[in-house]
Amino acid sequence: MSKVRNMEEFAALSGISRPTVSKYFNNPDSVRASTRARIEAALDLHDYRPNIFAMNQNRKLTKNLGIVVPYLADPFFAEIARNLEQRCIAAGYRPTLYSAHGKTETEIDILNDLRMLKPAGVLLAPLGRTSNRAEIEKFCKDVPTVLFDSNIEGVGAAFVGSDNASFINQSVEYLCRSGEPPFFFEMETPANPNARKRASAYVAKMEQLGLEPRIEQAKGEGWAFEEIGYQGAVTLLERGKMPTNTLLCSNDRLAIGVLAAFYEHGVKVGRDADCQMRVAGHDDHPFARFTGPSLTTVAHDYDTVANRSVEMLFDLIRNDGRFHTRLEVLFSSHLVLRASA
Amino acid sequence: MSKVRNMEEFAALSGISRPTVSKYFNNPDSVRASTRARIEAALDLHDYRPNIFAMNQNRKLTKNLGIVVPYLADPFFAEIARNLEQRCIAAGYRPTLYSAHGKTETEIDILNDLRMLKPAGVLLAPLGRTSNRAEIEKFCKDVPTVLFDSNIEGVGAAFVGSDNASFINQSVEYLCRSGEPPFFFEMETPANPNARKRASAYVAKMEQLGLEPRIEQAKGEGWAFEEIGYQGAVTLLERGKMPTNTLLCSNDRLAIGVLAAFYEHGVKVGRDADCQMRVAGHDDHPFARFTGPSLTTVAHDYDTVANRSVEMLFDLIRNDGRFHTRLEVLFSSHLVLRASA
DNA sequence: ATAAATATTTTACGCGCGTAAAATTCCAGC
DNA sequence: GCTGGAATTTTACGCGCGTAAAATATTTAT
Repeated sequence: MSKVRNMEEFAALSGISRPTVSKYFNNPDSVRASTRARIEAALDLHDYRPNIFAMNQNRKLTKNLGIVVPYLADPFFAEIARNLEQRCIAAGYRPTLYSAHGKTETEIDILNDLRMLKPAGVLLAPLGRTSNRAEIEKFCKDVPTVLFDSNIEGVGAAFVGSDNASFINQSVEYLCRSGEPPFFFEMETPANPNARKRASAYVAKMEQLGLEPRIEQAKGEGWAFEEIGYQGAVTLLERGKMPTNTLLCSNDRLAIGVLAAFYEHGVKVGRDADCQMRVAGHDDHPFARFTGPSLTTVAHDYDTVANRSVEMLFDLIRNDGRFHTRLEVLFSSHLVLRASA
Repeated sequence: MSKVRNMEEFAALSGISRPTVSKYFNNPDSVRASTRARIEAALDLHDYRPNIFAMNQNRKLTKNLGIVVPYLADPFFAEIARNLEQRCIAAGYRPTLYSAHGKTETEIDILNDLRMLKPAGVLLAPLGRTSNRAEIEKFCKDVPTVLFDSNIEGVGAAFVGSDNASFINQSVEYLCRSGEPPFFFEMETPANPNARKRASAYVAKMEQLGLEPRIEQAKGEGWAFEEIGYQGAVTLLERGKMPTNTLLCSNDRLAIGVLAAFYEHGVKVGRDADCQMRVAGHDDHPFARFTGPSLTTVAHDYDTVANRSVEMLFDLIRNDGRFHTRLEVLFSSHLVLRASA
């Protein structure tokens, strides 16, 4: 396994002209079978890998991909990012993972950085409300981009996400038929647009059932959802009376905070006779199984969303980075029954 | 803000020769003040950014850095990675974040990928026991690398981590003086070397206190620590008798699983009179505040470890990638008293 | 079998920038 | 004002590879 300096040298060793070797590395099937065989024979004899910088310099479209999430310290995004990353690698691309860390500025910085990498495409889960819409729009004009998780209307070539109405229908329906109707617990000013859609889906569903919707909002901004849920629940407890004995959280991380507050204040949660409250969430957060009590929630189909997102991006790339009309794909969810409700 | 194709064109527009402009971008202080002023004047007139691929092609040492963690879906690593990333960017580097996703193969793939990027340095938190030591050693010979979190003896130019003995001393001491001495709860075959060090530190500390050390091991491999902790605790409960009423977990993620199992089985955890068990952990996991009950643990000094790690790497880079002797820096920890013990 | 059509390889050039060596400018100090 | 040497700038070349166009080999149709 001798080291080879460059493609020139490797081409000489394999008895093929350099440009043909270049073609091979760009797409092994684009050279004659006999040529390919000779190259591959030389390849496991003379450990050589093309210089990635020289490769990307002249290529109009690289094999680079960007995966951008709003907050990587949230295991939900970490998990989906892992999924996406692996699928991209399997398809022969070089994904780079970025987190905006919840900051508008950082999100823009990432997109500017990404631009320099001439990526073939980008999978972007935007911050949402706090995103700089103009900047993202501009970026999407230059780089083929599929949005996921958070939709920004009209931005990007496509959106792949979960159907918030489906989430809410599942949770509200279950909670209503198994006990008191739920009141909805959310952040006052959520960054993520799904939160808003869930709230209105909740109202719609309750009205459809002929029930009065009730919403309680927790104060606080940012991405420390557990803390916000905790504080919000403490406020509710201090106020004394709950709208109903069933609390439906906009998402699981809020619910985790709520459960912590209830535990601390001796409020028994669950569906047993001696329980004072029921609590449910949405998303099926990786830790939702391990709360006390374990959290009843509604689950994304991680795999399907991840799979469809990358497939959508590959379609987009094959289609020269443009779709005739912006596509939206929404996936439905399934109830995960645990102890908390 | 007109677009400029390349450095040649930009140099012409600013009235400076291209190589001088190149020097400027490499280090703004390396050109005469008057020259610098002219370049910067042109810079905010003619939106230009050097092509990153062309830049890195000929440079012997790039401004790229690698940050590699074993498992990004673990919020502990997500949090520390964020810290490291921001510090690197602040210092003018371009860090790229990688996760081995708990897999030996992936870790090697990452290092091979990293090699192509000609990074100035790498911050590596290895998988630990399941790492391919030979491969990592080879990588560290070629690329200036600082290990963090998990030490691999003799590998890399330096190691920055936490002092496991300090962790154990704090927890054991506190638990002993506030109630029954703890038994130690750990995974049977932990990947992370800190686990082993904590176990032996536990034994040493107990013996020093004249107490009999007792260790219980949970079966299971991989990175699903909560699940392993949960199952381990269920096994303990089924067996019936606990060594003592105080369970000290090797890390918080195991403890989260244990707390879930105890909750489910109606075992009351905490230090109140009516509690049957006390549970404590190590690491101060981001979610440890929100367990039921909230988890007493021992905290890393995230900031200090992150800061020292990058400083160590920058020292290493300034020192041409070599230290005379391999350095090890360990930071001590502080007890975080919560409700569980 | 042979000419036309097609697939494949080669020739030739350039991408955008780093960097050594040469040329120039600069700033004392006299 | 002049000279020497350091600081700075310019000249000149090459990095490793992509890719259009030209040359060649291969296949197809007659």
